Amino acid sequence: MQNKLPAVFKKLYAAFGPQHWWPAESDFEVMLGAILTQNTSWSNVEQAISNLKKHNLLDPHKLYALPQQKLALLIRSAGYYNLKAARLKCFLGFFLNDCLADIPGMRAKGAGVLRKQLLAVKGIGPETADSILLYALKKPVFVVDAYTKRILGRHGLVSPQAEYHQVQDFFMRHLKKNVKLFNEFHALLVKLGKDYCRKQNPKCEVCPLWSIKRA
DNA sequence: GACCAGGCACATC
DNA sequence: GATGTGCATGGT
Repeated sequence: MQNKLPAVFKKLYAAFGPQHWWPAESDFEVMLGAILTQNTSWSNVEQAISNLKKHNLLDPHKLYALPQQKLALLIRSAGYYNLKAARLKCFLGFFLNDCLADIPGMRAKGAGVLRKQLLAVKGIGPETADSILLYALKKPVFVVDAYTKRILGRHGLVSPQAEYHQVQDFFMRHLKKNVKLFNEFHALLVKLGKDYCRKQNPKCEVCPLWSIKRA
């Protein structure tokens, strides 16, 4: 199949402009947000993060020292709060003990090695790992989420049943490996998904990609 | 009140 | 390997 991805990116960027992702004040905050946003709308995550900030707890050592039940209540607004408190604790253990909270040091490792290590942390799956790799550690890894799959499936670019790594491969094969491009492209896909490609009630007839589907 | 959101782990077949 | 289920709040 002909490579339509550059045209897709162009249309999305023309329609929506830069998305300024990931919305966070630090790379550590990106990592927390990546876990908190699992199957959850970002507005709920924002409340949880601002709650942590309000209590001056946006710090790996302080969070790791905090009893899990207290952490759970602080991130309540993000949903699945007991589960996510446990997942954050697992990640913090990895971040502090295995990585020594050294983000430049993590960045010096290869993306493949890091991805494997992240996936070994309980509660971190492919999307969360890749979000951390791309948005916090600036590695050229494409993030695939529910919107990305749905949009590409509906537009016939991948099979609707395609698995995570197949969709990811599709992007990585057809695009230059570029952090800025991967960052903006994924953010634009989420923007498109929110505005035009909801599960039910999609607005296909006014979707900026409609002409590409028909082409 | 129903539906959905920037997933993941685990059980069962 | 595929499919189903629990986890939970807040916005529309």
